[in-house]
Amino acid sequence: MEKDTSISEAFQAVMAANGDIPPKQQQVLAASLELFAQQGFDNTTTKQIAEKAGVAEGTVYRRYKNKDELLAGVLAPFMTQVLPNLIKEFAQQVVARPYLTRHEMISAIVQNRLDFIKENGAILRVLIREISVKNDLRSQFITHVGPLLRDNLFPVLDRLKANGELVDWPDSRIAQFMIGTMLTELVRAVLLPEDVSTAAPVIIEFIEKGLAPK
Amino acid sequence: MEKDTSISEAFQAVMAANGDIPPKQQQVLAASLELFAQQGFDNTTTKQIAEKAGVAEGTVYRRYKNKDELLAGVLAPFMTQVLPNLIKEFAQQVVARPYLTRHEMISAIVQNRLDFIKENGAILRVLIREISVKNDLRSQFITHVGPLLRDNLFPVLDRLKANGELVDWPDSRIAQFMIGTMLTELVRAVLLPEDVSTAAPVIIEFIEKGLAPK
DNA sequence: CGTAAATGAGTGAGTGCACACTCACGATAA
DNA sequence: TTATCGTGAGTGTGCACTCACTCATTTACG
Repeated sequence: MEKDTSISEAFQAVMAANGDIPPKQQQVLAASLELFAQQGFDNTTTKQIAEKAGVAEGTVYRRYKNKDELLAGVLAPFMTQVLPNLIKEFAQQVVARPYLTRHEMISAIVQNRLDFIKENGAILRVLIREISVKNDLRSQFITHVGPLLRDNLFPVLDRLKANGELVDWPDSRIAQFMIGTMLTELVRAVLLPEDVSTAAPVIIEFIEKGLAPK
Repeated sequence: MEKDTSISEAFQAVMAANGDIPPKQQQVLAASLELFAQQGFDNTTTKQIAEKAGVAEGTVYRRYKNKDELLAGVLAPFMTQVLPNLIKEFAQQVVARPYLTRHEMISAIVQNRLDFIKENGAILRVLIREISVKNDLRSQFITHVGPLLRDNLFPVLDRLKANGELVDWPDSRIAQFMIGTMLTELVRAVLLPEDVSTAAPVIIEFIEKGLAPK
């Protein structure tokens, strides 16, 4: 099992950091995530959350003042712990190797991150859905993830470009295509839930060829 | 201007077909679309819709029994008119030319469809957001779009594969990558609203190289 | 040690309100 | 007249949120 790239582990980490969070509060968070992912934030009532968590409704409001803070409580550990770790971990794997080929880099990224997307699909769906509508969440996301990519992914891309391993496109475009293509797996999972064929090799090949220099 | 690939035109078409819909009802539909796109379906009140449409709240309920039917009223013309026309139009352009290259096909698709995505971004956002949560909408979408792709896009892909112009991947995968990559432009527009650089050439090149045979 | 006081998690019936939806009525046109 | 469109005050309810309370655990102190 990897370091800290899954939600459940990240929840643990956050709880440990904050002095332990009572078990019922963990149940509330877990139930919220599950229901938000299934039904959407707006279609989920605090009563449902309480029921699923096996808790009284008042308990939901002990730690989180209102429903929006509860959403933040679910998403925050993901944004501040899971994503940063994910990206930094990748950077460590890769930065040490000065003569990386395009294939090596892209395999390294895609392979692990697909597992990540599959494992964290629920929270990703919630995040994406709410980002499209809540401005504060969106700007928070941008200020968190933007620098993360700039500092960890982009230098690697620049090096590969310098070595003639990668097309000479702006880093943001390359990131768009890499991340976007991986996220299409999320969409596929929503539209074709029965299909479980392993997609990694195909995705790696598509991205790799697509990003090859002319 | 193209045939019938934009929402506003499609609304007109639907109205013409149904015998003309009173102008206030059109305003209701337009206001609904705009608000749903900005705020999400659940965060939009019928009162807001009425205000924006310059109409009494009762008027909203004259044609549509409830809020869900109103959503359907917004999305239906898109699913049953706009998307089919879009895809069939493409097929007509392309099917007549037996020796199409990969580059020609992908340019033909991407070029127009990017405009389409930009023009219909609002309704696409609404559709995608609600599909992820409403099962009936999802299955309706699948049964509409699935056959459409099978009948119009897939034969072209098969022909190109036979001519050695395209990788030998399942058609659904190829469609996933093509459509998915184009949709990343929607995401980019949400996250970086200020950026308006023209992306078409880069996207064409990425898809074209990514789908080249080995 | 024993007991009292303080702390804070957990409870669930209760509250107020925002919202989706209704309906009796007016206006216009055929 | 009849039919259709539009109106907006009014209604019922489902929901987020509150609060006075219980109970268990920890701290204070003689």
